[in-house]
Amino acid sequence: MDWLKLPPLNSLRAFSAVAETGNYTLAARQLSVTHAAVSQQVKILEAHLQVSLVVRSGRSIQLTDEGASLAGDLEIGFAALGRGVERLNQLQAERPVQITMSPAFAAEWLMPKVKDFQQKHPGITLMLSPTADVVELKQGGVDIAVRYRDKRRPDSSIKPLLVSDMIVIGHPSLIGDQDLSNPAALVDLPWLQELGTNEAAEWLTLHGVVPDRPLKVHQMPGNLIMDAVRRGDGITFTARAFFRNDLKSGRVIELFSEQEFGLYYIETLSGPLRPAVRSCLHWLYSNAERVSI
Amino acid sequence: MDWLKLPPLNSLRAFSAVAETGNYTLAARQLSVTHAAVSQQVKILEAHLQVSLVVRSGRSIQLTDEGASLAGDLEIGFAALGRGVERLNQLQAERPVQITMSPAFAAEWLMPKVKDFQQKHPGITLMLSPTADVVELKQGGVDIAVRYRDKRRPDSSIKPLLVSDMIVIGHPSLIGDQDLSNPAALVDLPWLQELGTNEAAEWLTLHGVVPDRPLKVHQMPGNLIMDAVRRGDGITFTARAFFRNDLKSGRVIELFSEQEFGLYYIETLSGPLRPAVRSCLHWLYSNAERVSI
DNA sequence: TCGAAACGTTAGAAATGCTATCAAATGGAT
DNA sequence: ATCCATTTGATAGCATTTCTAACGTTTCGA
Repeated sequence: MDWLKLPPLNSLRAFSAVAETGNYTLAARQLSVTHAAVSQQVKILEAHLQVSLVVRSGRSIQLTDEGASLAGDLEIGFAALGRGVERLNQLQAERPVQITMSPAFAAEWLMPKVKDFQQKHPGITLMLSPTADVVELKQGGVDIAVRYRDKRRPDSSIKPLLVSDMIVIGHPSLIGDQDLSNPAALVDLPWLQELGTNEAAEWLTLHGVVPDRPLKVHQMPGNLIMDAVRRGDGITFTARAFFRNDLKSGRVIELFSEQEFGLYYIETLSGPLRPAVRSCLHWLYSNAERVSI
Repeated sequence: MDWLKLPPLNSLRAFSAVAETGNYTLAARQLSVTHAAVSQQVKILEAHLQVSLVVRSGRSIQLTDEGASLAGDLEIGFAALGRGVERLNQLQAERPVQITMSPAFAAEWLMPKVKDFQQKHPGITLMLSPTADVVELKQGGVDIAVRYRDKRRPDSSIKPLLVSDMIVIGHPSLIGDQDLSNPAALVDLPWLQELGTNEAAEWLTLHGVVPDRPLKVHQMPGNLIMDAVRRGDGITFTARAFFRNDLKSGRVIELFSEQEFGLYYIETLSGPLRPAVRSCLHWLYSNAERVSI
């Protein structure tokens, strides 16, 4: 277009700084370089334009007419560039912090705490996306992911957010007075599990049970499972941390438990994080806990 | 100031070109680089801003909202920069071609020819500065200098503009029927010479004459000497080329001559010259000549 | 006459940018 | 369906640009 033959942009910026400060040394400081660098850039610009832009006058400098003319437009131009970038930073700062996690974790652990966060950080809005899918972190997308892994895949480099016993629980009415001392006995109870997962079969396998008849498994969205369990629709495998109150009040009964088997931890993009995201992380870790027995 | 933390300018330009063309390949062509270069610059910008600006959609691309927002300001900004540079180029193109030379050369050789130049290049205005001083060429100042040197300091690398016999001339009335076959006889005639020069003494020295009495020398501005000689106010040392017509008509008389002793040549700044200056140089050399006997 | 404060200049090192090349994805065309 | 052309993505190594450090020069005031 018309700016095909623009001089080197850095030389324009250097000259613009010189024009603004009227002083190579200050301009250099503003650009975080040495005065020599500025001097060279201005020379490069003058060579390109075939025009003197700056003349020494004693111990200081002075712009030529041409220099002053150019400086005016440069100031406008760079201001526009800065405005554009600034606007983006603004949008960036105001964008909600997006967190992905499992529905159970969201409903039972995070949601109850969110109010506290919002009191402490009224300027930051959180956006939770509870889903069983593993949502990839993305620049401009999800900022924080709460992941689950169990004891069988240890990773000492992980900083835990929530370590919890994992338990199988059910409503008292569903259990009655059956003898459930043996894992195999759970084969006949109705399991509730997240759509697309296979927790029931995995738990049984983990305990050496090979079902000889089909399991009674009800798949449902994660957000419904917790309430369904409380209503007595079935049993499920979950973290003790999510049912502390229900267990204490006897609303649900613990059938089996694996000590500190589950680990929820945080993943973020590598690289610098937005301030809002850092605040959120800090708050999350300050709520870290270990729930056992 | 506020643009202390502007991202790398080249990456901004690259992205701006991408936004404008909607196409890496075209943007690359516009910037005279490869598509890979553009791709890298856009990545650098995205990394700096921590924002996705461009998303691939099949075989083409699409700006994100943030990208579109930024692109708007960038277009404004770069347009302003371009405007500033363009204005300078404009001034540059319209600035007169400045030529410095001796008053004699100006009055007797160049001025009579200037009309021809202006007919051939109506868009270019010439500014002659006839002076005996050696004016330094300067960026944004004098574009062309016509210099004089004589046979005693040859330089084969010089492209001659005017080679001329150098002669001593005077008005017939001043000479009368004196015997002037000997250079020493000129000691008693009144010399006219440019302010600040010493042509009379130099000429006499060149011919082995050591004056035993003070010379009668009238210093005056160069532009007046020619006419003074024609009026018979004195003799002077000059180029035959400047007095061809006067000699032919007998209005002045040639007293002594050095064959092809004087050389007028052109100096310009090194480096690329403005188109107007190039035109002028071309025209000057097309008028080059050799004046002898 | 001295020293401080500017800018100027330069070589060489550091950073950045670019190209060449290959790969992958897409959407027509045969 | 397969091929081909088009476009973007990735990367190693080279080329260019930019910067710094060090020293020089000019000016000005004490």
